[in-house]
Amino acid sequence: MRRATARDVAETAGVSVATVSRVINRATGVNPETAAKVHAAVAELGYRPNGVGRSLKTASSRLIGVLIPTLSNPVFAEAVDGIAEGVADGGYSLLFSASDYRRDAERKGIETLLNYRVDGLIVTVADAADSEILDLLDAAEVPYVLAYNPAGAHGRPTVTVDNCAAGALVAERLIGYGHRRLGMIAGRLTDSDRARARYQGFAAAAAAAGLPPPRLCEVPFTRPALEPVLGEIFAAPDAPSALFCSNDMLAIATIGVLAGLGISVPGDVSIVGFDGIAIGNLLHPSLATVVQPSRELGRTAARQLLRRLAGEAAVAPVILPHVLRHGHSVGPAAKSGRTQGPASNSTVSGLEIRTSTP
Amino acid sequence: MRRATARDVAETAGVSVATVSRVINRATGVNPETAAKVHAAVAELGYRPNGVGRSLKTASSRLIGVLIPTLSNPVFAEAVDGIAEGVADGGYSLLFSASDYRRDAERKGIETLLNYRVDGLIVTVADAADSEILDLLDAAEVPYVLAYNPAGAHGRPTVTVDNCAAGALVAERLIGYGHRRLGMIAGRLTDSDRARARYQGFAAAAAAAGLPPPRLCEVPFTRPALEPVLGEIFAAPDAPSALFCSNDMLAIATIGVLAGLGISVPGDVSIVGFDGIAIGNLLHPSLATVVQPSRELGRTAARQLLRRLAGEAAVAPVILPHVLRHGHSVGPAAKSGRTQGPASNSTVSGLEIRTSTP
DNA sequence: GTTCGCATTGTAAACGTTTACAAACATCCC
DNA sequence: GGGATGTTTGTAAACGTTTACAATGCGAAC
Repeated sequence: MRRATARDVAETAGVSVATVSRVINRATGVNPETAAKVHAAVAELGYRPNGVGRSLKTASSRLIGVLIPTLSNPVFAEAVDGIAEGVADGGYSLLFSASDYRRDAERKGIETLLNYRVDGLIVTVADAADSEILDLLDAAEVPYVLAYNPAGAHGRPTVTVDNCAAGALVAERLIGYGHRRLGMIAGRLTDSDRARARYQGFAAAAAAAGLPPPRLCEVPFTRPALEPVLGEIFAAPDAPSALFCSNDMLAIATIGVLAGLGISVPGDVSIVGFDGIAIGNLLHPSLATVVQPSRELGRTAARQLLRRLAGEAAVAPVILPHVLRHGHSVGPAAKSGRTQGPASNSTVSGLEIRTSTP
Repeated sequence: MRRATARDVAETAGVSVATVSRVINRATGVNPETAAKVHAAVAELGYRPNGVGRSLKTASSRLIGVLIPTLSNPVFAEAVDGIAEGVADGGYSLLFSASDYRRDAERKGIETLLNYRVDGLIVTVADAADSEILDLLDAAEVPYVLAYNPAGAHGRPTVTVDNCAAGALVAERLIGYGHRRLGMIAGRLTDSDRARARYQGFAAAAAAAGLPPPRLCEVPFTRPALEPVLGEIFAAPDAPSALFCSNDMLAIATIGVLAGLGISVPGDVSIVGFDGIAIGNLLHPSLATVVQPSRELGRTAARQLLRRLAGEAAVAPVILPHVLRHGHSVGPAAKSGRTQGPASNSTVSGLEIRTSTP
């Protein structure tokens, strides 16, 4: 059964398609009786305006494109939920694409979204400071708002937290607990400007306290093989007594692997995560972490984009507040070093350990 | 700067729009030299075919609509990730909508998706056996595949697990551990046919073992106030020694609230969840749960829908295997009852406790 | 030289809307 | 009555594609 069109409605109601359109959109300037006839025809035929035709004519799809790394990390899932909530208020819908942290998929996703002529975009890219797709968007003059990515030198519109300050806050807190050997486990810094900023702040605060640059260990975002990495780290005699993980998923996985290695948290090593995903404080030990308001962040990004679409000029970057949530994964540094494991110095192949800020 | 159209490309390349279209779509039947000229023009102008125009003409949007309750529950977030993966293979994109478990929002979401003329839908509804929107979809003959919802009497196309069998499995396992006072905490059964099926299986297995129907306690899906509910349940002398929670989020929250009430898991009460969200076995105690393969479920739903769109007649429902994952939230029933709390019989207002299957 | 077939290209009509413009008509004021 | 004004409606042209059909040109077969 073919779908009814405005033309069908017009014939049924005995009016022209123009009148139908007027009734559907804003009932102003049309005789109430005529409107009633049209409404009756609409109901009779089960007419549903074709958004594609409308989009073509109005040159506005009322679609917002969303590109994020993955929904498997609750921090993004919640943000998208927030975005969906935010754009719905403006009558927009969400066209969704996931990049899985891969730049080629980012590119492909954006192209697809642009093909659909989205009115605007909310994206989290690997690195806003070096992103071919953002340049593409700037060139094409497609309105967008970043989520989570720092604004960078371009001052791009974004909604995020102060990752650098948050990283520093973590270091200070750990140092306050007496820790002096700090380390960080992060997704590849080239794949995440957030992780980079967090490490920067973390390292800066360490330096300010007269500590050496924290050891940095990068792992892939997807399926990081933490066991060899952590095994290597904690085989050394000067293993860190506190580990900052660049996100909560990584922190939770780290705690799990450490347990398997017989290393206790926070007895042997303290762990701090980042994101504040809901599940974190249901864990045992509860996860100390920097909480960023993900749902709110998504909602705000949506709101900013809608303002932009409503005609406001370039919208300014927004920095939302973060808070350091206490959790039992952090404890005071042990007086002496950890009970010694085998002091192996062999490098585990495939992992990358750096000791300076990149 | 106005976006280039096929017409612009045609003029630049010195050909007709028809030729441009032919080159863009399938380069067959067009002179290689002409094609080269067109490609050059495309590159020069940064041409990007307008999907809206294409959709209008071809009467196919290459869009799949997705409607799920919320992305805040990882079980759905992962499924959507799987769906995105699955539809991408067929060159489709995802139009997303969340219902927040509300029927009015379900309805509104579907209408929006239909307005965009999605080619097909993947949806999780509150209750497939009584869903006005599914009737709507059937009437409109829009291809869809359910996710998580049981096929029901209509034999609707779906991808799910055998919730009833899984519920029974949970009961049998708990009974095997010596538990004889069983209870279930669930989202409102009218809002979730899955929860209903799980309870049915659970109750049936209990009956088969000669036990009374497990006490059922329904709570809202969003922000369930578990504290008064659990307080009430465990104030009674015959409080259950094992609790089956209709999903993992609820189970995790329950464990948290119980800890606050001074009730130990699994010492005083065993807990089993449902879904098998990744975080579950990182908890302490690790969560015993029925694992359903969410990502795979999403991927399969996508595949089924694509087959349907590719012309296959009605696709059959798919039942994926579930597995009962062991976890430390389950232990043997204590020999005697739990150390007695104050035996209050007062009903906490606003909560609903039933003792029979609805 | 015709005729035929084939490869390549162009012409033009859709697809379902919105909207500028015009038309028709009633109302009002002089 | 005659214009001016206002309200309501219709006509038709877009929007950017795809595609049926026609047209063109060319080499081969007769």
